[in-house]
Amino acid sequence: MARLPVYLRALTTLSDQGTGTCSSEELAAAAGVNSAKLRKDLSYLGSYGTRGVGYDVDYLRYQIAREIGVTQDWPVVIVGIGNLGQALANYSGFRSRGFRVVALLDADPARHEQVVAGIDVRPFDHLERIVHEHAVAIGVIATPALAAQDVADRMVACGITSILNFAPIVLTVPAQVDIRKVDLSIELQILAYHEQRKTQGASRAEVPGEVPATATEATA
Amino acid sequence: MARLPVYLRALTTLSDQGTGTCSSEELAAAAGVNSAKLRKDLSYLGSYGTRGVGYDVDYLRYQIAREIGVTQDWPVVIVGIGNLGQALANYSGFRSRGFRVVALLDADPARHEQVVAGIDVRPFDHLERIVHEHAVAIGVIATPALAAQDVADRMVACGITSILNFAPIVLTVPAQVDIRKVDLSIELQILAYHEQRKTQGASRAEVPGEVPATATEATA
DNA sequence: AGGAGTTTGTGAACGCGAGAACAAACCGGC
DNA sequence: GCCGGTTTGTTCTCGCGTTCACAAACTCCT
Ligand SMILES: NC(=O)c1ccc[n+]([C@@H]2O[C@H](COP(=O)([O-])OP(=O)(O)OC[C@H]3O[C@@H](n4cnc5c(N)ncnc54)[C@H](O)[C@@H]3O)[C@@H](O)[C@H]2O)c1
Ligand SMILES: NC(=O)c1ccc[n+]([C@@H]2O[C@H](COP(=O)([O-])OP(=O)(O)OC[C@H]3O[C@@H](n4cnc5c(N)ncnc54)[C@H](O)[C@@H]3O)[C@@H](O)[C@H]2O)c1
Repeated sequence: MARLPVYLRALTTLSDQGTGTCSSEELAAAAGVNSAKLRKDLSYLGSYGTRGVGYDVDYLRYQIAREIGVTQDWPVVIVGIGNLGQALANYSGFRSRGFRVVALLDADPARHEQVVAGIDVRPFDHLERIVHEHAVAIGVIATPALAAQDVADRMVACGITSILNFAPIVLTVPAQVDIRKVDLSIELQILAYHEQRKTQGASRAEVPGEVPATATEATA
Repeated sequence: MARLPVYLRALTTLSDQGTGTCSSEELAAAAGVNSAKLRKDLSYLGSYGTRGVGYDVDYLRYQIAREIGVTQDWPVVIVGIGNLGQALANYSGFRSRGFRVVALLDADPARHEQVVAGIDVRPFDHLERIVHEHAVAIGVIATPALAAQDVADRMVACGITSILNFAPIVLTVPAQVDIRKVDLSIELQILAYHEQRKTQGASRAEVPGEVPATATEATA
């Protein structure tokens, strides 16, 4: 289930705050979901709560981490060390969540001089060797859209079975390979869509330029 | 609908390839969705196709762009010009899709010396002035998680009604404000989850694409 | 002009996830 | 030991999105 990582994050925050146990209400609020949904999600993993009390934060956290698979270490390769690839390589949040960047690959020879986040940028042709050496199962694509399908094909050919794609293109891969895509332009466009609807409604209902001051308080 | 930007991207690709018209089958394949779903989505906008022929690529592209709202120009501010913020500022794909970065803001005075992507990094305190000056409706948060809620509150207070959040935290905002979040760690964790299941199932020989009928009801 | 072939638009069935509601279980006090 | 208060785990229902299937509509060829 795609919400487990959110619960895991919320539990980590609670644990850092020193909370020992929490109810489904509290955890649901921290994760931004309905408490019934949260309980149903957790019940899929087993009965890790105590009725009348709630959940033991650290215990539940470990159970979810184990279910997701982040108790073990996942080696990752990043291909395309441009603006985005460098930002990803420098991101500390991956390491702390069980992902270890074992290699940065780029097709541009000019990049091979660079060291990003303490890791040498290496030629893309080293992909096969590195994947085999470190038993890499997860690959990240941060190349331009035109190169992404080729990169994905190469990844699949040498045994990678999960791909995170940042290029704005629909990748075609065999059914046994998992693909997740992150497209920032699409996110912005969805916001623009709703924004347009808001302002259209405002032209009829409200005076332009005026922001309603009601209910600007966060709903807990 | 969240799939419209995907269709728009596919149509742009087709148009660049010189395709004048396309059927729902073709477009659906390019967008990676079912053709019936695509037709239903498009019929929601109006009858822009011709039976027996298909859709005029450029005409449909304009109609979808208008529906989404990317025919107009959307000013955007980015707050938190670290690794990720700089990558975003340098990304040319935003401009080409109707989004214009009007300001880069950061709380760290050391950043204010910098020029990123030809834009001065300015103090976060300038937020109100800039938002008012450029009529900014969309804000991007690329600060650490701890600062994100404060930044969001400030954004909301000065009239921003759509926020794209990269910080790994659940933001609380008034109901009229749209939030979209991008959490790369969560994406990787979802991949790890499926990866773990794959390798577990591999111990028993299985046909790819078939799912054991036991407790594996997590088809994303 | 008419028919054959093609493709859109949409009505209807299906499946699935979300949310409300409730019984079972647990804790603490008396 | 029992009882009130609390919280989980689960069942049931509802609504939505997806998909199939088909009639209407258009083009092209004869
Ligand atoms: N920068 C962003 O914030 C951002 C935002 C949204 C989407 N994206 C997408 O992410 C991708 C990368 O963006 P970017 O800004 O980092 O681009 P970039 O041009 O800065 O970097 C791309 C890198 O990929 C390398 N590359 C090109 N072809 C390759 C190949 N065949 N094999 C290996 N490496 C190859 C290039 O040498 C370059 O270093 C693009 O598809 C872009 O659309 C980026
Ligand atoms: N770098 C990545 O690839 C990546 C990946 C996933 C998630 N993220 C998330 O994106 C966010 C930014 O990541 P990053 O790697 O760019 O971090 P970073 O530390 O490089 O940059 C953060 C920037 O925010 C600024 N900042 C801090 N507090 C601020 C405030 N109150 N107002 C305005 N600016 C403030 C800092 O001065 C800094 O420049 C983090 O929340 C991180 O978890 C980053």
